[in-house]
Amino acid sequence: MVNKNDRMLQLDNQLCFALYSTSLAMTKIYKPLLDGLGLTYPQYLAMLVLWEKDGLMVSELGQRLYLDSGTLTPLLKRLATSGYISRIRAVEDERRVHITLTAAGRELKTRASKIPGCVLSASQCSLHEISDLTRQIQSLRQHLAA
Amino acid sequence: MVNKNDRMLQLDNQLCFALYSTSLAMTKIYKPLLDGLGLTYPQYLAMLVLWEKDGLMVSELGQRLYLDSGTLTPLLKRLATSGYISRIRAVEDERRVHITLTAAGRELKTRASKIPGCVLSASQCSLHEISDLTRQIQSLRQHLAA
DNA sequence: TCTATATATATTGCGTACAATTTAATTGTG
DNA sequence: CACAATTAAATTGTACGCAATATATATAGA
Repeated sequence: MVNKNDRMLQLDNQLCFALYSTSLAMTKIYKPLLDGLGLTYPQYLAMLVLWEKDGLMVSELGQRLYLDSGTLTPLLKRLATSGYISRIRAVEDERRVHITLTAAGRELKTRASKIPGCVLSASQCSLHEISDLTRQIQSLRQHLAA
Repeated sequence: MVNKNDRMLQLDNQLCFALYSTSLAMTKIYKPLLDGLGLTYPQYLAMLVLWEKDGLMVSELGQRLYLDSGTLTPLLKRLATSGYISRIRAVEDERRVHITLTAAGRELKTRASKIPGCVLSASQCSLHEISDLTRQIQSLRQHLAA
């Protein structure tokens, strides 16, 4: 017999593993789509933030993405090497680094515009199902972060 | 005005980012719980598999966890160094490595049994909500992997 | 049997994540 | 103004993920 503790420790009953494995599966869907743009998946997320609002500080990007400077600093250096952003130390407060899109970075948005449709089709879900699930998971994130 | 393409590229409309950020938030919930057991989060997932069925090959563990030998080999070496598993090359086929729990590895299950309850409470969700969400995300994973 | 192919795991290299620490700049307080 | 405290970003070290390759073993076909 399988008792309650055993059942709760089963891999396929774990929400955490569902999230973990599905997030990795999602990254694999994006990989071929992003390869053509010269972006990794976390770099793509950073570009999404900048396409919404350009000129953010590193820490503001971090708040949006839930990532710290230890992750972002090297990632942003690679985006700068790729020619998509500029990292400019603020003159009014030299501790801060502002991240600004280059012309190439702004143009990349057009080439990225077909990606959400590709991913939607890979998910085999309706737009309504996707947005519903997204909201449920965002709500869970808020609870976990509290 | 924000057009349809812009809306689909917004970070907070992205299911992928909800999954990604919530999975990382989940890992942060587990961290203090797992520190006491001397496990990382991916190592914990491997132990969950072995607590269900001991003596699997590396590739069988990989199928369960959706991870390859490039990830699992070093992870399992660390679990062996920690004394929770043994890595034994099969005599009938020396390409295979069987992963077996040590006594310490089996005993760890008891100490881990309180973890699911802690995580459930951190999620501030009902058991029903959790299992419902888990099934939705697993279904998405199946679609993405297809 | 000899050899080509297939299989299982390991290795290498790159890019995250993140804790802990460091560096540099700014702010608050006496 | 001096200086402790705070803040922003960078650095360091460890552990994943994963693509690509290497190594070793097993199997199959001529």
